[in-house]
Amino acid sequence: MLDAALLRNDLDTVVQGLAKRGVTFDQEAYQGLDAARRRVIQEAEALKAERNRVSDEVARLKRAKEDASHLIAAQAEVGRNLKALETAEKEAEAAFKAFMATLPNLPHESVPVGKDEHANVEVKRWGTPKAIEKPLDHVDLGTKLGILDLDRAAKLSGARFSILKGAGAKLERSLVSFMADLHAQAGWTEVLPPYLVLPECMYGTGQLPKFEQDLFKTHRGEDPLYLIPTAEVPVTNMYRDEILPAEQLPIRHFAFTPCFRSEAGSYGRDTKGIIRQHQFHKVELVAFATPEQAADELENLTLQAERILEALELPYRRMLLCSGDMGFSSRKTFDLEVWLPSQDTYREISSCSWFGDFQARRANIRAKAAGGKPQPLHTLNGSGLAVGRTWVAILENYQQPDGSVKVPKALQPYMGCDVIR
RNA sequence: GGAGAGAUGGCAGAGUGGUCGAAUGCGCCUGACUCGAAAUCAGGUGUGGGAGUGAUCUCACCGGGGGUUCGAAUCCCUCUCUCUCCGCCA
Repeated sequence: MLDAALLRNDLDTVVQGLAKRGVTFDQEAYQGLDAARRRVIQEAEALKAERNRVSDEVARLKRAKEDASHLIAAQAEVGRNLKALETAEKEAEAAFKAFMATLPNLPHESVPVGKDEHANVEVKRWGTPKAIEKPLDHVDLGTKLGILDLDRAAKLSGARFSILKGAGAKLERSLVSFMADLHAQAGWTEVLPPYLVLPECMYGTGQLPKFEQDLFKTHRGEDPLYLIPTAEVPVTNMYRDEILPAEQLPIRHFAFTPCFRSEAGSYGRDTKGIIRQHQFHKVELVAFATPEQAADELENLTLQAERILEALELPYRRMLLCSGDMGFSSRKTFDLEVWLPSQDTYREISSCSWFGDFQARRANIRAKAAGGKPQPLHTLNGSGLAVGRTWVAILENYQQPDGSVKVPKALQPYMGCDVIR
């Protein structure tokens, strides 16, 4: 949620910021909703003030044992009027809020302006892809090794699910443990949250109301419950409706969770293999910072994700996303892309974002310095890393001519072997 | 699944229809005392919205929603959550 005060005081900044995303701001609709809202609030308040005055007068008279029946009779009418006004007030507030909730975050000034991923900027490249002759992709490698079974997975759950077996299953678990250990050693605090959350949580981080079609939805009794698309949702919402002492910031959490995505609208993309699944594992980094700390914290968080790739000796590059390619809630995003020999290109394996106070405003997460006023804090998060895609990257980058796969040194203690064959 | 008890400010905890945004204690801030500190004393100390250049005025908030009433923290309905006991269960 954008700051309502910013819209009121500096609408140009908002209009220009949204334009960078290719979003046209409907000024007429905004001004109409805002004016209607304020008008009805003032009307209702004036009437309530009047009612309160008369009620106080009734109380005074009754205490003095005097007759107040004429006031009481006159007030009955006011009560009826007020009921209608309060309904109008709620509707006006809801309409205004609904409008605000559809506006994406404004890009940070350092974000390049562009329409789509072609305008993203490479800011860093690490490692050199090994020369592999006629590289196999992870599906061929995994299937031949007997550690990946997509056909039977389809039998269980349809497309975009997978079964890992033997060393494949162990590789997934090893990666999770390895990543978690590395983050814990760096001082991040592990969290193991629920995988089903209330709609409020999805609203807080920005998935709702706009992106319901991307979510898996279930229910408990009559009440809706959503499967998390990322640990960002439960971990960020841990502090919803709270005021944290500013001295505690930055707060750094990481969480290993499954992620569930309907992938609506991506039917043609990445249909082969396990790059794009309805269910996958992710170790997620989530940080809460003061506005002053936030820019450095984005760098810190991104570096933490990069450490995993470097420890696994996987070549990657860091991309600064342009305004048109960023997620709805993001103010600035770095994507980490890992080298995939079979595709002869880099593919996204992590996305590290700084949300400014956009999520904190929606989720009502604030920080208060001693003697200061509560202010929305800044939230950040990033994958550290997407486990399934790391699994893919290891198979493809560490493949050997005989179809076996070497185990990265850092992972050998977890795997208990140095090669998968 | 059954029975019962609860939810009040940063915390603890009063308040069962009007002078209650809410006693009291703790915590925190300011001042006095002191060379300084502790102790003591005095004062202050919630959040959000609306109007106004401003001092300020005003509205809402006692778990959520609805109702009764001139007036609700207080009465009624409903939901959620927490705790205790019984049953079931990974």
